Amino acid sequence: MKENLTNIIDEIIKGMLKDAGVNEEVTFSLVIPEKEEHGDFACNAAMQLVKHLKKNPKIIAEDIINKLNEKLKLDCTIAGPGFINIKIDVSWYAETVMNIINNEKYFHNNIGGGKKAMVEFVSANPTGPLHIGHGRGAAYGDSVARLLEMSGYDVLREYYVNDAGNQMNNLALSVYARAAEILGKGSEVPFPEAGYHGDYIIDIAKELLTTHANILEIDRKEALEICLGKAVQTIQADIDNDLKEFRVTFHNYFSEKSLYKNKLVESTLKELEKSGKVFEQDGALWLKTTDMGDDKDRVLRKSTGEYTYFTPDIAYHQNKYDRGFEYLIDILGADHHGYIKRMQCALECLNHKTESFKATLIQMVNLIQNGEKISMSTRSGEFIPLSWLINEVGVDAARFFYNMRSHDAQFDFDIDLAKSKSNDNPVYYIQYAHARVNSLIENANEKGIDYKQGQGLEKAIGSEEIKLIKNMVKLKYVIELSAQYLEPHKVSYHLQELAASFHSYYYNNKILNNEDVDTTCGRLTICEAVAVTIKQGLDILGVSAPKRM
RNA sequence: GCCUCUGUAGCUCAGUUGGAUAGAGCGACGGAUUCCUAAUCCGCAGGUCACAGGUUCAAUUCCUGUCAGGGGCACCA
Repeated sequence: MKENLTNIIDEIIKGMLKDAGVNEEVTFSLVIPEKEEHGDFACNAAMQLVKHLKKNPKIIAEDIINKLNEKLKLDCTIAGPGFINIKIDVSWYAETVMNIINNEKYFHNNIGGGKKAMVEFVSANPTGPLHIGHGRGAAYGDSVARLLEMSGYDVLREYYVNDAGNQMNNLALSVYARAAEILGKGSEVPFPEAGYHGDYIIDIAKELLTTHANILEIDRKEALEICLGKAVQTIQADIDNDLKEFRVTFHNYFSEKSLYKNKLVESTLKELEKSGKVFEQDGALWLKTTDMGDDKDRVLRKSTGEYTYFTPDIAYHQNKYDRGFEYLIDILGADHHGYIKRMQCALECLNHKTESFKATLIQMVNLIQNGEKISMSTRSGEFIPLSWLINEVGVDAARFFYNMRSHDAQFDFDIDLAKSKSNDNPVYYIQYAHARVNSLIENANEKGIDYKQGQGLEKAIGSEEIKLIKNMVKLKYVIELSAQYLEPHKVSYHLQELAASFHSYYYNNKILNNEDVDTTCGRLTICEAVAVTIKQGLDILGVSAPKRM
């Protein structure tokens, strides 16, 4: 319906511009207004035309309405500075309700047009368990992927495993040193300065000693290799476990090592050189990113001959393009801030369109308990693990809370609120609305009401029902916007609104009524549509929709 | 110093990417349960949209500057 109207108005406008001899594109919006008295749809086209037609917007609006009425019988009024408010017939609402229930893809859209998109997220180094910062990235990334899937993108979720480089040496050394400590020879093997201090390293060392008690006696290089293997295997398994519990899945894990194995770093470097932006200075190899707006040039290969982390990362992104992806999304921690610009520069050098690469920064998470911040720091080993949070508040609350706020704002996660099983907690508020519908239907059966879906629907639709249905329809557009701007928190906000209007409707209207089966069926059908809508929305957020609470 | 995010009700935050009288939750205050789940609902109070300019039919939204807070800055990853 909205698409239909948009197209028709678009044609009318084009005609008007043509008549006036103006050769320009004019965009306008057609929205479902917040306020009931503003009609079912509102259009700002008249105001957009003011500049080009040089007429009073109200006169233009009248003109548009006349032309609109030639094609469709609609109830249009002019309001405010020149808005056109349009009222729709009840039958459209009835159709919509049935559509929501029966058409699984009602809330889908096709802004992706089948494009191959990759969402790369979490990508935590296998040097320690996931912490609450990763949790936010995981919840966000997973929901973004789901949004894109609903929006006609062909989505692949990928986890980039940094299993090469210096941090791996540190990890191996950390385990080695802890093993030595356990064996009482800690003084012979000092703990590395940049080592990992968390207790999990000690656990890994203990576990290692059960199979390799002689670790200190074998060749050091070989021993470190064993330590590393054990550590990565254990930690990655832990990470996978946490993610699984958090309902986050990946299609692919991409190993940094494989880049070297397949000589992708070298070949990418060669490609980069073709751009003419690569130069040598002080024995190191640089990329002239300042030519493209970066504030300093970046090193590709250190004077020691080693690559910086930057170069394999470029190769990795090149590889994404090579695999046929047309839309790359990186979800990164806020500390990667400087990284985005230089990656954009590098990809520009490789002749990729800037709009094909989007990097989103996830801002920090503070945990609040008893009104106070719990601090976290990876370096000191005092981070708060994601698994702890999940245990504490549950997956539903954790995932919902993470996506309750915009990703680019720092977020205070109130543990007490997330845990509370009360009306303060927005997760339960929404889930409760879903459960209520289910109990209504069960009660109808018990009361012996012969519920036929769709029966009496038009009869049941009054102004309160219309408000509810509008809120359902709106989710479709919220999803489209959320996908476009990668902002799943819009969905969580809208679900709260929808739940609120349902609770209010429920309280103010007796839905089950043996005396009037028609209206009862109609209302139940609408309620069912509400449940479907809420479930679709919760799915995006990775939150369950219980039938009973 | 440079980059970046943020500044909206007492608190935590939305605000459909420039639209109509700026919204919600919590908190405060006052109400609703012989009736489908009170994990609910209804009412009321609460605002210089940090500040100053600019762009235009229209600015909380875009631009410039100022102030305040968070995060970042490497031949680290």
